[in-house]
Amino acid sequence: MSDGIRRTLALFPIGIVMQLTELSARQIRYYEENELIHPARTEGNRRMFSFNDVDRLLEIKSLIEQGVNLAGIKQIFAVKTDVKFSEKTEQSAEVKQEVSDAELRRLLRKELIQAGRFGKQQKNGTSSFFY
DNA sequence: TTTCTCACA
DNA sequence: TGTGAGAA
Repeated sequence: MSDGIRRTLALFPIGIVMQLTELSARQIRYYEENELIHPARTEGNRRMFSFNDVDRLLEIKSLIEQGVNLAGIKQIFAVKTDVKFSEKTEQSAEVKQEVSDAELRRLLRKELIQAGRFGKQQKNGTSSFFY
């Protein structure tokens, strides 16, 4: 069994995810509405999250804490998947692994600043978020 | 008991 | 985002 499938297997219900991410059920569902995550559903319409989903939620939580709004996070994820895709098609698997990590951080930081222009939610002059 | 959807004194 | 209602 590959790691890929292991990570996409929907395993835990929202209750577990709440503890793992320290997010409220309301928030988790809200993020789903905004297509930040796509948990699977059981026959009873219960959400089932995979490790990937939890991972994403943790990233979302982190970004939210830094003052990025949903639109901004959406963009960041969009760029992220874009980068992964181009690397996969234009570079060797090895280079992908190395560049992926370092380069991703730069792009992420860059996008973070860009996202800040879209969705700042702080009203006081604090801007610690840029560093 | 837990989670789902919907709606708002 | 929180919260309560009513259903599954």
